[in-house]
Amino acid sequence: MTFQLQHTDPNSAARAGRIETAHGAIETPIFMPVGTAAAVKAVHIHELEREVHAQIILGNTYHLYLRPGMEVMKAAGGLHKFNGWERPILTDSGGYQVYSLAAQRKIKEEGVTFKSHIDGSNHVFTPERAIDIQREIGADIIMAFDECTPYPCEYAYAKDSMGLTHRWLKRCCDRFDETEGLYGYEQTFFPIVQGSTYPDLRKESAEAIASFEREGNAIGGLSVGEPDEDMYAMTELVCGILPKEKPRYLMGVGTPMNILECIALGIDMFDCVLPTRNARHGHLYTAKGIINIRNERWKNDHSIIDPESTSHTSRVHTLAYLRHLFVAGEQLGGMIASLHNLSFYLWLVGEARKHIIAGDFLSWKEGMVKSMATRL
RNA sequence: GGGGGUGCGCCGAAGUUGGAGAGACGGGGCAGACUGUAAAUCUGUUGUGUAAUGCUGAAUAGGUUCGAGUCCUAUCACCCCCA
Repeated sequence: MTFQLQHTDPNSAARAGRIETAHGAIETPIFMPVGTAAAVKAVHIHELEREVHAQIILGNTYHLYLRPGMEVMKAAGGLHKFNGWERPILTDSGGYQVYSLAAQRKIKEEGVTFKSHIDGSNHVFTPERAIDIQREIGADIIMAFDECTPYPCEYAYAKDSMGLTHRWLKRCCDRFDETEGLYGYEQTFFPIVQGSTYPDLRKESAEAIASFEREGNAIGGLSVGEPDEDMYAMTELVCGILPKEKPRYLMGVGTPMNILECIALGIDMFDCVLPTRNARHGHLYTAKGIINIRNERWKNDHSIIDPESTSHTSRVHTLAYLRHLFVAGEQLGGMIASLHNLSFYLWLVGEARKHIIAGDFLSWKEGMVKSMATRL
């Protein structure tokens, strides 16, 4: 993997760059649709390519390991072959499930024992195992196995957890460096900064992560319920420490507003379930504001969903039709809305990139943030 | 034409052997939440008025009773059986 820093914004920490992977290029800043279980929910890969213009998508180690399992994954020849997505893929390590499935797991120094949410069986995830599984999945970018801490988080716990994540990181790196990809192409590995909302811990963690000198770096443990100001403060602090010449990935963020603010702080890569999950729940993001398509006010609004959308679907169908699909419980509603939201997210980061290159990013961002936050 | 049954909330439905219903539960409606996805899920609300106690309400009209959605009479509507 290579990263080329192409432009830096003179008025903020925003940058435009280009990542090259074995499965093609990614222009940053970028948003990566989440495809946890080998599918971006309700969106076909043809639509991801042709309408959303996604450049890279995610998969999830924990979920793919449990189902379909690595036997199937290896027999398929890796995730790219399995789901048909030929562009770059990034996998989360299962570190987020340490947080989201906290009720079903036990953490020890060696690793985490998960009680499967599918059948209750026990599975031990060590840092080494998380790397092995991601080798088997064949993701272009694989993530360190970490503990994503909750919010709020006691200082003592956050400090201990950060220490554990750092020790696990060493083990991840060692395993990664002593193994190779199974399918004949190069994979790369990103470590993850933790430290909850404590500046001193974030500083310590960012310095520790930077010292591993991997090809890119990630920030985890944010967007777990903390106020936006805390998220921004931690992101700014960490971006000031992580090397400029390597991509920075802010995990799990966020709303369109969060993304623009964090681009301004120096983040290059984002992923989040909001555009797809909220789409299935009738929540649409547009440049003019937020639409809850189930609301009665759209019942007889026969205007186009979003005439400016890069998605053909959003330029063809009307708000009244989309509302009808949701009210009627038709699955097509969630599909159209998912396509719309992802198209908007990719359009948004694409515009951000253009404005960074043009030199007017900050003023453009201010207008967009205000406009997008409006409830229509 | 004769006999029997049913009738309250937007809909379906529970329950009250005459003793305080704004009334379980389900659906529908309306609204909210969701941030490295156990989520096409979850939550709230759904007669009316208020700061609050309230007010109105069990097909319609009467009656019996201290007290009726519950008993009686008539009317209306719907369902079933017989002719």
